[in-house]
Amino acid sequence: MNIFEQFLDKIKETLLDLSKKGDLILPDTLNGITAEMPPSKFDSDISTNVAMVLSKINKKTPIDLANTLSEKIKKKDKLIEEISVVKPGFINIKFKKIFWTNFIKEITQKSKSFGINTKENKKNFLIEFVSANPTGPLHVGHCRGAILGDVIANVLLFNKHKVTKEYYVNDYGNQIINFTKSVYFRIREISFKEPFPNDNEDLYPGDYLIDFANNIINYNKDLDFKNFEKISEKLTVLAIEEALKLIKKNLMSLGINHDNFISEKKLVKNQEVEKVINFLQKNNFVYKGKIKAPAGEDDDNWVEREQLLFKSTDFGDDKDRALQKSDGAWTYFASDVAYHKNKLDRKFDKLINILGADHAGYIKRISSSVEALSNSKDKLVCKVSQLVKLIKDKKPFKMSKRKGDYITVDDLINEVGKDATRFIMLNRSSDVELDFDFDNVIEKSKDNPLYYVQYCYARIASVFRHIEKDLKSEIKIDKYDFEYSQDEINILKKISEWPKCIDASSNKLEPHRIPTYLYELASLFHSYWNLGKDNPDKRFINDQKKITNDKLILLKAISNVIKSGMDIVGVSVPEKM
RNA sequence: GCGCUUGUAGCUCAACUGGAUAGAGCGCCUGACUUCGGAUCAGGAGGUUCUGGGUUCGACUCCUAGCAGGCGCACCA
Repeated sequence: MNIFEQFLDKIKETLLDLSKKGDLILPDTLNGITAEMPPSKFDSDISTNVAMVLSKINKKTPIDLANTLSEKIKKKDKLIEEISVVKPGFINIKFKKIFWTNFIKEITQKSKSFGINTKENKKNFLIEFVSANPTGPLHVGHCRGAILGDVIANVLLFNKHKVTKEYYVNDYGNQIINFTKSVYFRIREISFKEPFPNDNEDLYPGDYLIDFANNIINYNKDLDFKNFEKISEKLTVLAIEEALKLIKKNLMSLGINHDNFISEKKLVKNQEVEKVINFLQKNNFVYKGKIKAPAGEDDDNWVEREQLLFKSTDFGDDKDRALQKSDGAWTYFASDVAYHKNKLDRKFDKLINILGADHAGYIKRISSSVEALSNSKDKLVCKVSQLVKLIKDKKPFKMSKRKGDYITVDDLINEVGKDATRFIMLNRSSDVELDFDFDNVIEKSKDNPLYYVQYCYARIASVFRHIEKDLKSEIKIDKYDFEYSQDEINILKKISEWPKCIDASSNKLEPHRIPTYLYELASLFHSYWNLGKDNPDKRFINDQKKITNDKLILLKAISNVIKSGMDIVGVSVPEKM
């Protein structure tokens, strides 16, 4: 039930009628024509720009055209109370009050599907997100992308698309070797009292490795930890298992669960890298060559070497990219290409990658490879989540992995909680750096938009408690024989924008619109609530502890939207706070 | 040096794929609790949307040239 879409369809019908009669010239596409909510200062409900879009081709001024069109539009729709033309050529429509009564009837009868776009074709998405290296716990830096990915998945699912959530496990390469060594030294530290080599820059110093080591020792009594060479392979597996266990625990505490974990090592073992490179070679996207040092960089340390390269420059990248290291091992990029081939083979309509800002430079090359493999430019969408600037004691807090001086997801959940973390991290567009003020978020105050929205729901729940009704169950009303006041219509107008919010969040992969929307809706509700202070007629419950149907159903509609929005964001809506 | 990205009120940010007189919160000023929950509300002050050009009926949004911040720039994933 998208009233803007419905209205737009009616307008387009009118336009087609007129053009058939020869009274109007239409361009090839009607895409530029929109129906929107007019700014609040206008006393009208819906507005369209048709006249301005069509004025030129019809050689009329927008105002003139708007005047003739508005007459035709009004004739077609009995629910229009008033139609007006406003400079520079907008047509503004005000509906009769009965329109809004019909509207709320419709959305409460189909409350489960309200907001869903029923017109578009449903797709099958694969979304890859987090994919942090399996070498330690998740920290704040991973958090934003994790939540972004999860909520994008939720929005798409809400909109009835198919979604597979995937985590790519980078369990291959040098860092895994170093990681395994680090665990090994911790084991020696525990079992043989040998000090951990703190001066070795390649090793991972974090304390959590002690836990890993202890677990591995306890569960593998049969292993001989004296000789690294002998057990290194087994130890690698065990160490990665430990890390993944921890990561999954962190994700769970954020309310995130992936459908698949795909192992890089397995892809390499199954020769998928060779296969994809053969494929690229056949199609002339691979050659042996040298990469030049970037301009402006010190090329003193630059060693030119001949390597297997992927021609990403064919697709607009600034240099070709190495597939093979000098020791013959595949680069990270090579196995990632194989991974993306693997994704493509699974026949998704669309691939989404969520990346951190520090990996943004990587997008060009991976999208180049997907283009080469699929012959399609828009198969893959990469979404970057910008940095989170932590602020503690009013000062920026710098994390340092080496010093072990960083905030983990565990810290965050313990201090801030899942709900606030999710809501705040999502509240801003992912393109913008986010200030995460620790002290502010912890404080349960009005500064925190999460509580503002939750409070709205709790207030409605409180009304339902007073009248001894269950907020969660459906409400049946026999007769919709009432009309809403302007205050109430304003809320209904906001509710009518919910499908638009879902559409935009889902199409543009910008879920931050949802918290913003929920805040606005909550704000209208709180205003409405406070009207009851001065005017007892505006209270929901009268002296006899009764509520009228119009108010009952309005509260239900508001709470429904708040609830589905908060479900998508992945935070709770308590009935008492 | 190159690429990506951001620049909107004192601060943190919105602005519905180009719409109308650019909106919120915080902070500042003034007010509202014998009351369905004050974690709330009403009102006030606060703007050359970084700058210069361009596209058009119309630009915070698109193009272009700059300026400023962030991120990245070979066998580390």
